[in-house]
Amino acid sequence: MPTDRRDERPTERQDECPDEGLAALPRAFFDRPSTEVAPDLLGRVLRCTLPDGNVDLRLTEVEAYQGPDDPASHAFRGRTARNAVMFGPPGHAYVYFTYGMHYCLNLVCGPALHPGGVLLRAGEVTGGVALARARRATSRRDHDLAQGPARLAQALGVDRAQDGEDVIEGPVFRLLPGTPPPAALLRSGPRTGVSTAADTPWRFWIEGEPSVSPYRAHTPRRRSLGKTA
DNA sequence: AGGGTGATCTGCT
DNA sequence: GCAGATCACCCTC
Repeated sequence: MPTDRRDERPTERQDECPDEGLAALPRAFFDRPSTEVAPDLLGRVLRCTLPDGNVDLRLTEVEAYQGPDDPASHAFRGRTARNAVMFGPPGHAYVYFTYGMHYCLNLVCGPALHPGGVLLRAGEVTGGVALARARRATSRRDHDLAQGPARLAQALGVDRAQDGEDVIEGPVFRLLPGTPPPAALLRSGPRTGVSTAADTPWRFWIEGEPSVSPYRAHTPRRRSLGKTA
């Protein structure tokens, strides 16, 4: 007999996803290096439409991957069956499966000969909250719904079936302009362990957002920390 | 702090 | 064709 406090406000119409006045982004938005696209994605809203409904997600944390330059990028070692979408036109979703149980959602960007992508790491569910809660029953608070890349994909209902879907004007995804965050709240940080572009900031987030883990924002890499004590 | 999970890639034969 | 290493994480303890 759990106490469902979150169901105590039935009159709140927060699950509506009004379509009026929401222009799509120009396709050229993604025809830039991922390090330029990534910060511009913060604060924008990604709508995901699947048979069981819509979920709107306001992006709060993203990470750029530069294909040829970044050893951590799936595109680093060339085209394979799994990462083929990264070598296609920008503005499409690249979804991969990892750790035997998690999906992660990336947006392909960059010129075709310089494939890159932006990993969507966290966001705030601004529409379709009930559906997102149902998909992520283990979330105890709403800011947990899309806190972390695999949770984000789960909240949106994304798996490999959405790999390659158009993000600009496709039937599944739609990237809406949203409200850009105040410049004073924008943060970025370099990733350690990537020597080829040490000056390039890879991770971007909005300071103070509950869906962004503040601990992770200040800790570059777990792997890079040696065993102490 | 550690366990779990399965697709993918690499290197070898 | 196959074995072993890898993996950008979530969850439970």
